Amino acid sequence: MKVVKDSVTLYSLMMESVDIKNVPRFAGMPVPAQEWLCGRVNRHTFKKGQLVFAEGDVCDSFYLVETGMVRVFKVDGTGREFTLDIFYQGDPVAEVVLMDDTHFPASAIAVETTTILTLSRVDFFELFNLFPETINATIKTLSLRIRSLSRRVQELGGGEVEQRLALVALSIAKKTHPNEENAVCDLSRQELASLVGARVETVIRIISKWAKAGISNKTSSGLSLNKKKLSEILKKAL
Amino acid sequence: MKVVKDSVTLYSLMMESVDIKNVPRFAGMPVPAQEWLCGRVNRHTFKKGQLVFAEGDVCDSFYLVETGMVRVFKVDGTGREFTLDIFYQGDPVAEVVLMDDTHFPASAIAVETTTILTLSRVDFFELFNLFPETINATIKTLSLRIRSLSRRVQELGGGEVEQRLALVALSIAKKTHPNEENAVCDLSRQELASLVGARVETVIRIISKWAKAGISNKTSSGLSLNKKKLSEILKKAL
DNA sequence: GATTATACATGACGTTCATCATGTGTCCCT
DNA sequence: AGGGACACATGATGAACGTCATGTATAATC
Repeated sequence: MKVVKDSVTLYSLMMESVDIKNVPRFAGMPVPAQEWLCGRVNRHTFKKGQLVFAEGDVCDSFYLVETGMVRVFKVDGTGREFTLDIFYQGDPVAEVVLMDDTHFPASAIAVETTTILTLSRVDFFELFNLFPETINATIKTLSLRIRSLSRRVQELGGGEVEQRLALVALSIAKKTHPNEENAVCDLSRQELASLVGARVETVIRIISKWAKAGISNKTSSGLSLNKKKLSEILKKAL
Repeated sequence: MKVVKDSVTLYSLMMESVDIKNVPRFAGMPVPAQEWLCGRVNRHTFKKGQLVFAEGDVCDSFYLVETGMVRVFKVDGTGREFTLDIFYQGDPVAEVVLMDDTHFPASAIAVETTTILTLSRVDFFELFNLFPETINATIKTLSLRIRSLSRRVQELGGGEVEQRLALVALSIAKKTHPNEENAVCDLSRQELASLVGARVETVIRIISKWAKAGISNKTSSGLSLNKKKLSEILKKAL
């Protein structure tokens, strides 16, 4: 699906079309639609800590995480960040904004080095006109988003910080390291804190407690959590 | 749009087709689609406190709140309820379950006397086949659901109970009494507590404090909140 | 190699909140 | 009229959490 443009100059090589057949959001589409997309999708690279978009910015593109991780957050009246959600490889970001609004309701930042694929707003809707079957891919991702947000509401509803943290850490681990025996979570404690709506110190204390209880231990790839021992804490959660 | 069947017997009058042209979810659809729907939609009435569906039940219908209010909740390991969301007049309930699952992931209960419209799973999808334009109505309600859930995540992320309660109460008031000068919220304190993830006593104390501060006062239709005075509290929230 | 920055860590103290107990008012029931 | 049942209310007490202060380890920068 990697199509190189006719006029092969140095410039056109750099602007080479993007290989999208490994992107789940596009992979199930008919081949002509994929070919059509190839020339219109752009790739952008963001370094760790770099802002992908800011609250209030005009949203005139479809965003999709090709590799890496993006954290979407809002800043409250006291200047503190609250993380609405984290988006991983293959996830569309803020797709719904494209559907029914023009400005981003929150900001997004790269948690690690991240490549983002974009498609202009007009191309996004032109795709539906040219290949009506592709609407199903949108319905599917909207449904997945609703699932994900519902889970997120449950994570935040669970009573104490320890339970919320356990739910969030497991959720992250399932996304980022699905094949590990233990749950592996490589977010910083500050990032975890802003996900569960607590302070860094509280998160640090809980994780230290877990380490002493043999529930967690540090590894090179991040925090490793014993799922069975964690389940004790989750007994009280939703 | 009220179509009475041919054989007008006492029975058929009771099973009279449902008037759907005042239901936003259906109102924008082409007339033939509306006529097709009329004969297939059923109405069910639930009294206050009655269960609409239970977590784990098979979901083989599309549910829509025609009048009244439905509270969707989960029960945690200690037997306490947490309210995921409240659905109002015109809202589809658990539409996404129909799209990608077979069992309800949570329970639903009528907050007040409520009428629900249902459409069987097969009819729900047959509608798309017969009238492909109607897919847009689904996309729209899925988008609205994502908006609503995002707002819900923010409500739960805000730091202290007082701020979360203020956000939730305003949100409810906007939905149930959109034209009032003050924000009017007619949920019980227990229902509010289960929405913000706090105990009844805490919610009662906060509302009592608001009453003393002149922020809220009791009316026949429920709690009436002065929006301007509440804004002071919301300064710190998202 | 010294300096700075940043993540992690731990203690002391005050606030917020959950818990339990107890009391009041209202509605409903027979 | 008396007796639940239930929503609302308020106090006392302890646990959970936020806040602030201070310290350590590791990596980045010059």
